[in-house]
Amino acid sequence: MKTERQFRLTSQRQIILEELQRAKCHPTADEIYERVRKRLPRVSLGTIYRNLETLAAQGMIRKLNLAGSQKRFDVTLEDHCHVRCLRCGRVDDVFFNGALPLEEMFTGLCDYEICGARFELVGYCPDCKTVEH
Amino acid sequence: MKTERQFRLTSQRQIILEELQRAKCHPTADEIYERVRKRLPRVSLGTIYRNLETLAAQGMIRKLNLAGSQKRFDVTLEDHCHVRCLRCGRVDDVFFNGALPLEEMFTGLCDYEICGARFELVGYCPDCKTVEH
DNA sequence: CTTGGTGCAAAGCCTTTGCAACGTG
DNA sequence: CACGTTGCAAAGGCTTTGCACCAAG
Repeated sequence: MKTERQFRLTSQRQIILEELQRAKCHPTADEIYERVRKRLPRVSLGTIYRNLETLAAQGMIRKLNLAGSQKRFDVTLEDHCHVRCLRCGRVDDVFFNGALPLEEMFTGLCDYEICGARFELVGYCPDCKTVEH
Repeated sequence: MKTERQFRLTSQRQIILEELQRAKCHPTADEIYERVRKRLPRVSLGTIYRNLETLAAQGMIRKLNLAGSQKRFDVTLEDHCHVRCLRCGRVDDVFFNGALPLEEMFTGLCDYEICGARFELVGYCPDCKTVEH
């Protein structure tokens, strides 16, 4: 009977968490890397990736499964969806008023056993919507 | 004034289109590559990628912007959404009964100028739902 | 001949991993 | 000392690109 693997809140982890909280939106791993590096100059990108996974496994953050080639992470654990800027790629939270669960609207429409849904809006963020698209 | 770039429906393109139609679901580039290669043994993966992009630019197929690390393409141009199997990764179409556009439900909930929405269900496909998850 | 397309291989981007060194209980 | 964590660099997975050759008009 093996005891559970011991989790340590190292300074790297703490700073990654703080920068994620401070960012408000959902930065990619390399954006987090740049932020963390200002405070911890010798940190490595591998550490960022490993810790984002570890923190997600601990349930302290949530890994987002969004479109796009880069992963993004979320410190907000409650149910909500996301909106992505078509111009700059920034991703923000969107909260809704109890319209969920959306997946119930789709029950019976296919032969899958549905367990969840991912809803992502796209548009132009406040900074980009004034620029010509 | 330059004339528009001329598009040729080469045999590679035609076969890619056919295999995409035949597949029903939404194969990844390398799955298409394997299918096409059975009919065109000297085709290259680069050609598959280039042609999927070209066909999408022509509006003959649609590039899907789904979660996951691999791109997928769609021959169905009408509005619908997708469902992904959590076990085998297969992606299928789901059609709904006029409940769209979903994005209207979210107007005013954030400062973005919303232009569209991406709705993706997840669950277990007919082949996988009988297997223990 | 001109222009677009192809196969091939190399490069690119993002992420993961192996490993020796490190740090803290 | 034990063992989780780190930095570094190399490897991996998927996609894109440069280039010389090919093909259709």
